[in-house]
Amino acid sequence: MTLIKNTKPTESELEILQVLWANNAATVRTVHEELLKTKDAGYTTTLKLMQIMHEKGLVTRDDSNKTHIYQPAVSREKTQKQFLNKMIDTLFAGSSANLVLQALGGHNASEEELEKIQALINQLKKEK
Amino acid sequence: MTLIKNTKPTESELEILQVLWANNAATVRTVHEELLKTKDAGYTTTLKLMQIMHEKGLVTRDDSNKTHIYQPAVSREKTQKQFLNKMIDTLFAGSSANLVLQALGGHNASEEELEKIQALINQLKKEK
DNA sequence: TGGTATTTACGGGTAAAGTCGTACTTTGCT
DNA sequence: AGCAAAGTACGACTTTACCCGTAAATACCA
Repeated sequence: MTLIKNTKPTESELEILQVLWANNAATVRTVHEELLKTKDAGYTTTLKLMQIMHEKGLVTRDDSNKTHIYQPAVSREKTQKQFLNKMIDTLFAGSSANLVLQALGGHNASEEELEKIQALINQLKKEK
Repeated sequence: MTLIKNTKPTESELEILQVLWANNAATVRTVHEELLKTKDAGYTTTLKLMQIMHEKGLVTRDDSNKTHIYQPAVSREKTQKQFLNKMIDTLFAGSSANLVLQALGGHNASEEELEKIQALINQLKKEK
């Protein structure tokens, strides 16, 4: 019986998941190579991390060959929501709009992206 | 010479900061009492946490009286930005618009809040 | 003034995260 | 067959986050 734990990925695990999400499936080597671009850690460190993630159920792996192939077991969207909820709760006093305002204010979204957001807002308003 | 460290508050520290931000200044007792509403920890635990936060420079304190009075040393806005940036980076592939869409989609903002967001978007578009 | 209650200081203990070295296994090549 | 390369497994160590007990300091009040 496998219990679905609501495991919250750690910082390092998120970095690995990002590579996995982008590639859909990857070996430790691939992930490690990718991580090297932005951080500095040994190969076995990445390996160990991914093994732990496997134990936690954050990734699945195909070990029918010598070189194991990993896949994400949690969706990007679900994970995004998970962190977003937490953040809205502990940092934005429960108001998602606050977060949105802050995010839009501080960063530069392209005009195209702004359009997309606007469209969503219009739709949400219609639903009221 | 005091170096301004870019210390990232931990989960527990954020909870404490939230109380401090809401009250502007508070004693350990006050903070602890507030935390008890949602979590379950001993008084000395809260005390210790706040002492550590003081060492880290996350809070200032007035210890001229026996009962020390704490104040946040980091602004809510700055902290929000700090976490937002991290999150956009490691979870939304660098796109703040992605985050906004996800946040708006998953949660219910009031019509009034939607208006505010819309106004900001219009302004941003004008600046382009 | 003496005792009780409140508070701070300090140290330690546990658990998780992150790091890596070393040994074993498998594969492919010569 | 035998060696080198690439990979996995495993265990150990370090740091950080938490959590709390106990002792010392301070204040209050009967």
